[in-house]
Amino acid sequence: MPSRIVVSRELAELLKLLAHPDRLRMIEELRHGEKDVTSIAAALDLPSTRISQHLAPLRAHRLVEDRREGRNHFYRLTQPAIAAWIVEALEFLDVRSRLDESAHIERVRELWTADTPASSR
Amino acid sequence: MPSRIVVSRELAELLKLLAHPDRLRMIEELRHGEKDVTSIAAALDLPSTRISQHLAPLRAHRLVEDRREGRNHFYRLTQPAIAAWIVEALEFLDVRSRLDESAHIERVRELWTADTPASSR
DNA sequence: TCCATACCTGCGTATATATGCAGATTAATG
DNA sequence: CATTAATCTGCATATATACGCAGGTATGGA
Repeated sequence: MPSRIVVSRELAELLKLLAHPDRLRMIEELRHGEKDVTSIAAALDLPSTRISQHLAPLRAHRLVEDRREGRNHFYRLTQPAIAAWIVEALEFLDVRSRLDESAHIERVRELWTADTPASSR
Repeated sequence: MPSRIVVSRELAELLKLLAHPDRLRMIEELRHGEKDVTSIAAALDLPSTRISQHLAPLRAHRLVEDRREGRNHFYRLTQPAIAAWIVEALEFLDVRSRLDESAHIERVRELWTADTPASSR
């Protein structure tokens, strides 16, 4: 019998897990399929140790699953819909100092969901 | 020119702000309109000091706005759509040990969105 | 003006998270 | 079997958050 308190705790845990810039970018990176640790690290221009450290809690909470192939570990989103759900949140970003709000949101959404260009890392 | 890194930082900040059980319940509480601090505290069965402490960062990041009427401060969601967006996340909650997943999600969603019954506080 | 109510803020302590670095594991390769 | 590559884990430190409690501010009423 799950009480609302229990649900709020689980929800908060999920959000806390997502509430880190690196991890958000990692999830976006995995949006279109599995990738190994080194690839993720290269895409985000971060040391692979750091990616590993971020993957640990994501794995523990089953947000990602991994598949080992030789010495490479390929990770994928357990629930890919989470990535789309995160994109929805872009419209809630701080509205201060936006001249044309809807245009701004559209620009941010495109930036976020585009294939990783080196200039946006 | 917002880079993806900047966006990920802002997103993470937003998520961190939401990533607390009390604050999630407060947002759900404000879903259907404004409420003053004492009412929120009563609904969640928490000391009003704590509600105030949670409201401070939410206010600072413009997730809520307040209106003062006499000595009461009525708070409301600046972007009510956030509450609905949070409800969407219920389906991402840990799937472990669910016998009938869709029924479970439905049950959780109803519990979460129902008018606060004393038994679920 | 004095008091009570409704909130807010500051402070100290406890706990959690982030992150660089060193070292351990595991698997392919020579 | 030694070496290297890919990844994971442990540790220490820095920083951030949470939360009870004390004290402060503002408003309305006696």
